[in-house]
Amino acid sequence: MTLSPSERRREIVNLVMARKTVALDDLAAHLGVSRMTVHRDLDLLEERGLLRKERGGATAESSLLFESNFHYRMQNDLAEKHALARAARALVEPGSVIMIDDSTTTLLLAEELEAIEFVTVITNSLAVCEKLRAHSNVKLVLSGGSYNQNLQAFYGLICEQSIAKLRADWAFLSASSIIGLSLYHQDQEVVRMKRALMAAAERRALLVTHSKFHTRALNHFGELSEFDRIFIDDGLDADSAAKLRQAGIAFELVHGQNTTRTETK
Amino acid sequence: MTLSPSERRREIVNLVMARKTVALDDLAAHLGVSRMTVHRDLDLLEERGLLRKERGGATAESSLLFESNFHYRMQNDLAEKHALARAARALVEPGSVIMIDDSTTTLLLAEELEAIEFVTVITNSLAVCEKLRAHSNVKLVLSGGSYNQNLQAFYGLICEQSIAKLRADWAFLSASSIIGLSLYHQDQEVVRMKRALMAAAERRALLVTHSKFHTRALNHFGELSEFDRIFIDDGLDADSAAKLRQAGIAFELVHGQNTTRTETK
DNA sequence: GTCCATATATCAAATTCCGTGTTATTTTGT
DNA sequence: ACAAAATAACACGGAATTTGATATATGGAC
Repeated sequence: MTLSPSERRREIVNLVMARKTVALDDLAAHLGVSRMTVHRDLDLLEERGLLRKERGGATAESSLLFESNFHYRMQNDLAEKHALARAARALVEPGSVIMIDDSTTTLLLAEELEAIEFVTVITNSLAVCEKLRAHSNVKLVLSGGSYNQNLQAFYGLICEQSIAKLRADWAFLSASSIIGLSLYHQDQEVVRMKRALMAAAERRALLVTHSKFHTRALNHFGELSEFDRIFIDDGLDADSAAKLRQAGIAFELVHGQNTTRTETK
Repeated sequence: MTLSPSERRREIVNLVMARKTVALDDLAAHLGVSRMTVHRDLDLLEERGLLRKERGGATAESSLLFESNFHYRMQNDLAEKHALARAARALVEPGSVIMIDDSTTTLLLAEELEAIEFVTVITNSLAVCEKLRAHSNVKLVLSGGSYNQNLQAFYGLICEQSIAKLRADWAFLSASSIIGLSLYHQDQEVVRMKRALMAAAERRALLVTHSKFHTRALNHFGELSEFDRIFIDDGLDADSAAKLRQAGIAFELVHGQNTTRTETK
């Protein structure tokens, strides 16, 4: 089986992530392509901030070990994220004002908005901005701030102050990690931005894949109880689900298994 | 002679602009392509906000009649704008903080920044943002605000307040129109943004093509005397030049004639 | 400094993607 | 209901990208 260029690069990233460092010749042999091609792939991945290229091979960039890179995260659990986005779309009423955070999950919600008559979207995510810029049914408001290439979004004082000056009907957020009833994220400036979004919205919706229940991240940014609606894909293990129910947290299990193409007709 | 796709679309725009409305069949006949191709061109131009597609043809969007559309302006005097950008680049010192406005002229300055060691760029232009996002030598700060699809940039309260909170060494601006010693722009919210940029920068540089001396726009946004450096391409007529000199305005004539490819080796 | 391994540059072949026109089907306005 | 127009689907040809072979340059170990 021969991989497509993007699949091949993904495979390289996986190997680099698992082994932390990997030889160029090993990659060429494992992927069945020439050294030259591997060189070019590594150059590209270095551009994206996923790894550091060095003589004879490559090592993982620290950002990759935290799995915080946008391009990398975008690939994970895609089908589940799509399903969550489709489910959350029902909350968006024509004419309403919504906030969308910098996560790859809520980015997919942006794609769903084409179907809505008219919406105002406030975001700090450049990726969301690019998805919506051509849609004439969407009034787009960007927070601004300092650009973070790794997360494809804007942060800092400018970002937080802009958000603080706005009001929305709903804020749609995701989290990196859920431990107990608390939400975590690895990055402080992201935490500040998320707090600003949560404070500026009338109601809050959380979209998380079940994988978020099995990772850890450094900084606390909120509690499940702060959210009005919570969407989780149905890959959630029974144990975690039971604990949530026991704590009185209402959530919706969304069907979105790893069927690569499950377009609902 | 057969036109390239972009030339063909430009021709459509010119026709729509001149006639205000034009039939699809006329376009197909005049351009020597199939109806299907014209359909696809019109879809694309409608996406860009240049015209409105309607049964049997297309009509000009008002933004086009005011020549305020980004994609349209981007095509005009390209060689001259490139030359202005190259000249202005010399002002940017490594490590400095600069502001770039939403004009198509200063957008080309952004392209030139790759050569600079390290710069912080503050802008309200999404186009500038996209040019620079991948450059690791540029720290990018976006003002945020409400997105204007027609101008590919952000405006409004958020934008102005963000800019007011920042300081820069240089602001690089352009103008739609120069009448006497005054600068004009057709759009009020753009004027506000430009004033904010000018106020937030230590020094100001103006980049204008000679064609700006022969058009008119509604709103006053500044005086030539407010700028520390002024760059004009050498297509400027002797009469206008004399008047500037007489008024004691120092400016630099930049060579950049319509030689389609004058790459300086 | 030399030497060998690795990296970059260049080019031609292979492949993929994009633009186009044809035909078939659906939609729209009268 | 009808005709004109718009859209959808498909296939062809050419442009652009990707790839690996080769040649050249660079870097580190000694």
